Amino acid sequence: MRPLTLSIAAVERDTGLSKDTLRVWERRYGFPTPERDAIGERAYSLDQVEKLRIVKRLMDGGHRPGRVVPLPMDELQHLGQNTVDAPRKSAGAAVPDLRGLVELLRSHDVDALRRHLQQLLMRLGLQRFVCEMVVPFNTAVGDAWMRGQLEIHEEHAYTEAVQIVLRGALATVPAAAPLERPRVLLTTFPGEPHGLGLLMAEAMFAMEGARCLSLGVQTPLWDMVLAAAAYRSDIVALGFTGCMNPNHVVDGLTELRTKMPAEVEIWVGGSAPVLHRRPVAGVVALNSLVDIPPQIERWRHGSA
Amino acid sequence: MRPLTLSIAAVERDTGLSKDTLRVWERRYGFPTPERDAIGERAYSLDQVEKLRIVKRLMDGGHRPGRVVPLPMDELQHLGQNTVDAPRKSAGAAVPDLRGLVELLRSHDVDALRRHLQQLLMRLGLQRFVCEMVVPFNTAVGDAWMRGQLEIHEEHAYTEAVQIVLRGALATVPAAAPLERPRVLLTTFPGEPHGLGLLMAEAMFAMEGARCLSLGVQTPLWDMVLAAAAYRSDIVALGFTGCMNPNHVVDGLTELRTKMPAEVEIWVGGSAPVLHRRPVAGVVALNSLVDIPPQIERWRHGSA
DNA sequence: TCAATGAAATGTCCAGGGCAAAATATTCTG
DNA sequence: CAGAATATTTTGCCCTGGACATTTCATTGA
Repeated sequence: MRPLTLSIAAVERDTGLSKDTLRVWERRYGFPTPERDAIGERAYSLDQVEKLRIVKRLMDGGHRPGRVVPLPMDELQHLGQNTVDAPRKSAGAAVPDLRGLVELLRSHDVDALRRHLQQLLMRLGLQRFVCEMVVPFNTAVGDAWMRGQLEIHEEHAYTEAVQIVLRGALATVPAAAPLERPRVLLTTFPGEPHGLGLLMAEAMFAMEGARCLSLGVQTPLWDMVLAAAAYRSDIVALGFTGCMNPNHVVDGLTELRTKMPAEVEIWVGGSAPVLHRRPVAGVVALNSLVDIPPQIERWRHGSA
Repeated sequence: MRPLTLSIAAVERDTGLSKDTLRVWERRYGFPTPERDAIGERAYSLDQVEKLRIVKRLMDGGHRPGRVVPLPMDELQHLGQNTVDAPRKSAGAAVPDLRGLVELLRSHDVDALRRHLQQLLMRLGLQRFVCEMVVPFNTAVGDAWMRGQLEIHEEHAYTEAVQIVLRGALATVPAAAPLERPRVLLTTFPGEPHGLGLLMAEAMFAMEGARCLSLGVQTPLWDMVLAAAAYRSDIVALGFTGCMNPNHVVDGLTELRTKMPAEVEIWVGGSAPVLHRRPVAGVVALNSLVDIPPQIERWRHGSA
């Protein structure tokens, strides 16, 4: 019925760890330890793939493989909680009901989920909804998945619901006047498939009166340059999650900075730790979405 | 400034051809012919990457590498036109203004593009808009890109605009009653990142009164089974573009069919040629989106 | 004409060595 | 003892070249 093992290619797909990395981990750390199938090829057990996925997610959060790969599952799940420390509640910030959300997801009632999000949106307004609800929700859902409390499909359903609510909200924000500034181009690097953060950023930008143009995810570098010229963008805003190779991020940003005209600012944000560990000259790294309004303010001041 | 070459990893990312494939093509076909950088690693020129991208797109359309890799660029661009033959105009079908669309994209006027799509949607209704406009538009945009008439970022802007219009339309379709049947689960295989086709299918389903739940793209097989059970789905609808490895498609579908309860139908569609070349037992392959309404009809008949 | 058999085409896997860059540990200097 | 400079380890990726399963094409035979 359910196949007991996965091929190395399937594991690469499902975990984001390259075949080379999988083979070299096996050699160096003694994990994973795939069986071999009839023709001598690696066959990974579902358990090990599960652990690999968790390890990958921890690495995306900044852990190093040598430290986490040898650990047993329960310790890994423990690590996940420590990494994302509880959000320091700033005064006046709404307190998201994280446990309730996870429960809602587990009940598989998509309509209720969407209604709930919609309600929060209306109560808080778009910007606070994004910063005070969606952001902690995202990490809570990721954590719950890591602890085995949520299935992947429940995470997908969550992402889809948030996306629908955000897109609906964005559609109602009156379009900025054609000549409104700054003009912001939003996208991600090739290899970065997560578009939700982009949508959240777009919401923040749009509410500040910036004129947004999203290219969706995975735009080749050179096309960003062409697009910035074509749309006369003032700012190129890029989103990064941990799933991209840190070296590629830094190299790509450095390269993009040299290609892009100097008067176009490059803003980056997202959960990739490398953005703040190794800042790139001429690239503005935002710590969180709440930095967007003041940065817009700064831009408008500077370019006035 | 603009780097003259790309590493093999970058080429893999940008073309979708695996490192193994790139190396073996070099050995067997004498193309590509990357230079070597200071430390002896392959360094691909932008021209060759461009050709590789076109070759990949032709292969996605059913061509074989041995036949197309040795061809010069202009012949490849010629091939692209022949592949997608002019849509046979069925009686009463609206005639899409393909050339006008491409012009609109080249003008970089996103607002006009969106207005234009919105107008077509209103004139034709959602289903005809999807089948008679979006489908030919998609191929026209792909072809124009292959002929060098459109940049990638223009293609992205097009995709984003269509997505916004479709999502907006879907938001206005009254949700089917909770107990309405069939209940349809929409998603794609891991490795298939294109979600536009899914959205188009969702539009068709929703207009037939089916109850849709989209999980977005890239759901692991086993999670599809879990999700189908959790949401009590009657049909799992999957979208495939040519960018997936045909073997993985067939293997995955076979496996999914064995895992999924027999009473859940699996419907597949999309531009991947393999879907019709090697049909999988117990999987319904739709030739196009217009097949959805009659298939729904059939399902309702059969389950009544 | 159609089916069966042989040959070519094609993508992926494997092993294991090697290297550069990042991260970490250690030593040195003021 | 702080901080800078240097060594060491860690880590991911690339390379070569061989092998093989599977699909697709071509040829032969009924």
